[in-house]
Amino acid sequence: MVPPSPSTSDDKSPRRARARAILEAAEAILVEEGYEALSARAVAERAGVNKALVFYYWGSTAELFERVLERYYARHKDALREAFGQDGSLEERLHRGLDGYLDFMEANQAYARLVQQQVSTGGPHLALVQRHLGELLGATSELLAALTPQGGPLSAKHFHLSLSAAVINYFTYAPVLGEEHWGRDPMSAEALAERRAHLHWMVDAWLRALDATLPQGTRPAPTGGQR
Amino acid sequence: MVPPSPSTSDDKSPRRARARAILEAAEAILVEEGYEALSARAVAERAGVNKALVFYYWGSTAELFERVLERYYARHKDALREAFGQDGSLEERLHRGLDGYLDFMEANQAYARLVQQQVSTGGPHLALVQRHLGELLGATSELLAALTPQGGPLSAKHFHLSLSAAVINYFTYAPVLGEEHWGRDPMSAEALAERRAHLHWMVDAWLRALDATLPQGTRPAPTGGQR
DNA sequence: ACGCGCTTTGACCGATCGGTTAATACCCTG
DNA sequence: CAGGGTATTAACCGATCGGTCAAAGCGCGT
Repeated sequence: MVPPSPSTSDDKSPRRARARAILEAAEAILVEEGYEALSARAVAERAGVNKALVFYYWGSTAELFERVLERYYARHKDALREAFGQDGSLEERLHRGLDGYLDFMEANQAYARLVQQQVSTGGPHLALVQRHLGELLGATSELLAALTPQGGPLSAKHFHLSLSAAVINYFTYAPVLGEEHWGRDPMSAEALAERRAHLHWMVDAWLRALDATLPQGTRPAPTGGQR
Repeated sequence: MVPPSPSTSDDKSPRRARARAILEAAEAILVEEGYEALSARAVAERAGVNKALVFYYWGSTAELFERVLERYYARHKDALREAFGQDGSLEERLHRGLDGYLDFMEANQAYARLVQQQVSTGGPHLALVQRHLGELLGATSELLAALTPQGGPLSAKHFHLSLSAAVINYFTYAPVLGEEHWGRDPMSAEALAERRAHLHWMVDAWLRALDATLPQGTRPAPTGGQR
């Protein structure tokens, strides 16, 4: 027996190939059938491999799932970094960041479901999700610091939560509403473009309202409530 | 053996008492431990009752869950109806509706988790959730018809989705972020009040931006995109 | 006291789960 | 060819799940 060592990423090639095949099978199942369909047996069958190999290479199904989820988070952060990193005014970068976010979500529709599912079930992988959610919140809060007060109802974290909610929940709720309630297939290119326009409009509305609400150009730091 | 008939609500009292006790036990488990902890055995144990009685009175655990969920939906709709039904300008009623929504969510924090969990897992009760989500969407869309265009990115359904996302996801995501990432206990009275203020501010920002975007007082009906 | 119908019980079923293990196949090196 | 580490396999384990069932308890009218 050998130390499973699924973490080190540069092993001998045949070993890594098998391990990767199993990981890919797991991701495919998550994408197509969701979290509850992810069983060691299902993964093994999909990868064309004996069930025991799943444990041999990955130790447990939980580990396997977390690796898939971490790949998603890594890709997500890359996408945001790239979209945000361009030059331009903060407003422009904000809109570009939103576009990058949406591009990523459109391309990885399972991601929203998986995260939201862990969050809403208090699943066994909450700690991992919590860590990444915290990182994302911290990063955007830093970027918005120039626009919003540091505390109170107009602080960056509220906008982060509201915007990401409006993004994520489209991908989780709209498909459930479906064509009959939403009016058309929510995942069609036209519907996605319409949603994108809505979110950009919303961001603009926020920016304008922030300008109107906060007196001078830079942020004051009110702690008290609004309204 | 007798027809289980869990639906009829006015039976003999001893029978209903037992059935209710089981239902309450199920709800308690859902509130305290979540959906995956809802097993026939757990319910029976909690209700102090033989496991077979769960099936005798409710037919299946699925039925039991749906009854609990439907009670939540009924209460939710009552709360919204009452909050919206007051007189006043549409804007005032909108803010009151938001307050009613938030009051309800604060008082029933399990509700958001249960719904979101069904949505994000594609759970076995999606059909029920879909029906109620559709009803809620239809109702608010009707109310907003006077303020928003009938189609496109500023149509009522987009605002419904964005607002409910911003409300619901606070109750599902903020607790996961926790005190360490959110800055203080997100479910404390002060944090809840701050979130409430944020959402009211957001609605106001939307209303002002809608006024600025749409030329005359009443709605035009553009179909095309924005931005 | 009897019987009848509703209620309650514990034992049981088959399926599925994650995970283990001991035996075997494979392959490369000496 | 021999040996040793790696990879792979089938069989097995205990736990849990939803659900069923036949028997037993029980209350009540006759």
